[in-house]
Amino acid sequence: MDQKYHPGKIENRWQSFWEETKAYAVAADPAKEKYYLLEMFPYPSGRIHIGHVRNYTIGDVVARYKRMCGYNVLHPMGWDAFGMPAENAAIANNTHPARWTYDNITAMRRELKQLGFSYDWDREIATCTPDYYRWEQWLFVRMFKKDMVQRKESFVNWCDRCQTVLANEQVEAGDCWRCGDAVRQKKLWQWFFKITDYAEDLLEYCDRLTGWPEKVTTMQKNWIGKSTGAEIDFPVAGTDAAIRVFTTRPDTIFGATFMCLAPEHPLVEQLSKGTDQQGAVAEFVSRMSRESHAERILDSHEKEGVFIGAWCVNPVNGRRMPIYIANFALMEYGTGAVMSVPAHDQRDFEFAKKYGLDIVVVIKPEDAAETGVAQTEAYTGDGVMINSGDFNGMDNVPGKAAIIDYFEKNGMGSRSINYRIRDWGISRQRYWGAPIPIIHCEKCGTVPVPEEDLPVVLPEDADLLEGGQSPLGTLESFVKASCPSCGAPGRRETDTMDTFVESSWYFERYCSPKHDTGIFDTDAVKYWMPVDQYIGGVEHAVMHLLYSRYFTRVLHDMGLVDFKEPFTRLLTQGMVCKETVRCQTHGYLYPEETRYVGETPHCSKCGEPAEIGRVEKMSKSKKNVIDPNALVETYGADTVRLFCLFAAPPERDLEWSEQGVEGAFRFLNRIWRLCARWAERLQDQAPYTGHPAGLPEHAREVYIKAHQTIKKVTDDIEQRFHFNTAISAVMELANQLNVIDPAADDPDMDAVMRFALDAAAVLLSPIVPHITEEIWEALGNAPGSLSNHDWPGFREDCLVSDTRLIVVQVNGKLRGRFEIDADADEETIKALALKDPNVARFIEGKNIRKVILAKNKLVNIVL
RNA sequence: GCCUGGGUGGCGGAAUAGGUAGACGCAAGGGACUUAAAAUCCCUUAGGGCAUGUCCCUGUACGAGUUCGAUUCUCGUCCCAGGCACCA
Repeated sequence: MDQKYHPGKIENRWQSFWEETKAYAVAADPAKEKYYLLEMFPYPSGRIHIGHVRNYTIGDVVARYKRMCGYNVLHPMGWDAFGMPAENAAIANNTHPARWTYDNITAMRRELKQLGFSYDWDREIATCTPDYYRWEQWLFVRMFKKDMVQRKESFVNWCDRCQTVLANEQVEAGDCWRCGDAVRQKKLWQWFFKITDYAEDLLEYCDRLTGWPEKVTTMQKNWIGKSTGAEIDFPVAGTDAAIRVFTTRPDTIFGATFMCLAPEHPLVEQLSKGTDQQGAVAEFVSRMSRESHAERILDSHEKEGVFIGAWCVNPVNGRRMPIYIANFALMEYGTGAVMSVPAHDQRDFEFAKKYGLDIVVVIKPEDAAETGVAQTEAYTGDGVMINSGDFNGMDNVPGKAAIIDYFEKNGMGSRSINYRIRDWGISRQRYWGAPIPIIHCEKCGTVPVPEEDLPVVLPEDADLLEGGQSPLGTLESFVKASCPSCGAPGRRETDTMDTFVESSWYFERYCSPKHDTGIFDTDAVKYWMPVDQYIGGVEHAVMHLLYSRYFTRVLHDMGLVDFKEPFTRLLTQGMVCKETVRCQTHGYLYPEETRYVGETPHCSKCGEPAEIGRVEKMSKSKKNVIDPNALVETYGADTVRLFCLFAAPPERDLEWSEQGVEGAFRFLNRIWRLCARWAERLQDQAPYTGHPAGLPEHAREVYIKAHQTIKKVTDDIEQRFHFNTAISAVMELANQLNVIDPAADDPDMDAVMRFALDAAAVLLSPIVPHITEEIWEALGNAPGSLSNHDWPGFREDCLVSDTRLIVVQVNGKLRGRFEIDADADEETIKALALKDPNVARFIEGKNIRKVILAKNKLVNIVL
């Protein structure tokens, strides 16, 4: 064994070994229990960044650990390879999205291999290949036939810069989530997946996802946004028309004094026509259409509206209610109409104040003397109904049901449930995506491409048009198609699918990635799915995870899978953060643009001292990034992996520290030298595996420590994924082993050392797989056998030494401690505690009221 | 505003069933080895006190409470991060 640790050399050696022996290739094996470990696959942006490294290291430790525990572990990797950055890069670098994407995949695959991740590379997929998206198109056609897909003309968020539609959740504070440009409204024909049909089921199962962080299921519940209430018709005065509203507060209907419609509401034009408000209404509607939806729902946005010149009638009391259009009423939620109860809804209250509308109190707080509410805000709590006709005196909660019963009896309205979630718009006016397999025919309408004609191949010889526009629409060879149903000339759909579609079923494809007679091999999916542990960033808490749950339900309802939830357990890891450095004149600085003079960073461009800013998520814009490749180059993959796990538990944010990385490197060096000192001596030494009683004291302690370490590491990985404390435990063991001298020539210690060093190598192997394989071999074990070695067990009877440390408190304050035989009885312990000289000082002459004994740990003397 | 997390030394963090607060690592200081440096090894390191101890006091954001005993449980307050929000 080399005296010095050379990470580059040994990492190359083992990576080649694993690759040549296909060490991590797996096949379904009904005789073995499976474990499917999945990390969110990356977008091939060009380079692996440190967030990927953290994510995939966490996953790799679990995969390797479960493998050693005897599971048949599926641990695949692939590429979420369609998407806009490829188009942007193609324009910027005068290349082709396909070329750019495949080059990036090649580069990033090499980077992942250099980190020593134990993937089954035979299962690698890239979603931009026809043999992948073919099955996505196939599924689309199936969904189309089952009426799970819908084409609607609708207002969509449109980004002029990206020339594309954005989902609501892709709009951040009125701006495009990718480019940051303002989003505007545009009416387009769009394809939608009817996810709303599954809203209730998706919601209901949130509480059954016990292996998910509560924060994620809560976010999903909020996203689905169920609310129960009633739909009620308000007749429009002087016409046969009625306005239907949805309300969660039917109990306040007697206080409804006006009506608010969304600007897009179909009745707006009709009702305002011919009134003197017609002009004002048209002006307001047109102004609203220029404002993006996201802008309109901004918190800071002032509530405003316009009277439309018409009235409706409150069906319970006949009150004439003026009808307004209001910017806060949304056509996409409920019915697009709001019955406004200013006394009991803050928004309505503000609106009423602004436009001088009536405020009628109908709910009196339980213990309030006055019947009114404060005139500065609405009262939204519970209370007793007043000014409410026959319902006066009733508590408002049962009052809700009573009022709905009354509506239902009189045909005025009914119980209703509303969801915030809307259907999933999947159309993208983009080139680099999976073509939607539809042919438009003048006679037959939208006709799905027959399954035998799939895939609709994305032509890779096309180039992007000016401004990044998709070339598909102008590519005659693509567009020209004959109608599958009548044979007449038709036009192919030129929209491509949202890339969230690809990532909604890739985990199923991994089970049989080369299957070419169906979307997947049913037996393989039956064996491997669902994913036992999914690991990824919390930024995907809503969209990706919800869409995946939805897709799994679709597959379930088609009889393709027999489960509804794809991910049994979910771990959302924290972000990787680093302090920012900013120069007065040059702005944010990259670490390599910074020189340190003592503690203070200096800008290498101007030499002036720079400012250390907050610790923030690593991002190119803040320039607080580090390059994983450079680190692997300097310290080796094992050090990078070790630091990523040691610096913080996985779910927390990780603060990057160059010195911390060096510390990790030093630890590996220490382990290496420790083993190098003993390797030769222990080559043929059998490990001690007996009871600690058979050892002399100094060896016994080490032996017990080794067993304790095995237990600690096992528990930390198994129960909590707290690798940081697992690593600490091995460090403690190593510190203890380090002071033992091989030259002492002690056969008992040799046997114990062999046990302890073997254990340390095995325990660390999921975390730092290269160095441990090397050490394992040097200690005399079969080369390359470590990653298939059994995870070590520990003996309960080897965990405790035969003496215990008892601490003594007086009135809860620590006053003394002593060692005692583990089998000492309570009376002996108490007696010894009272005799302790320091304790005696505190109890002298005092009355002992009580002595509390915590077993094998502590004595508390209460005075 | 609402929903999640979180607040512990100079720093990252530990304390898994209410029982020794600060494991492990980083940084810092001191020492050994060396012609010297790097590397390595050893020691110190929450704050304060003096009687320098197997010593005492204070201390886990703040204030109360439960308990023999609270970083841990309960209530209230403050602060930080992430998510959601004109949702009728």
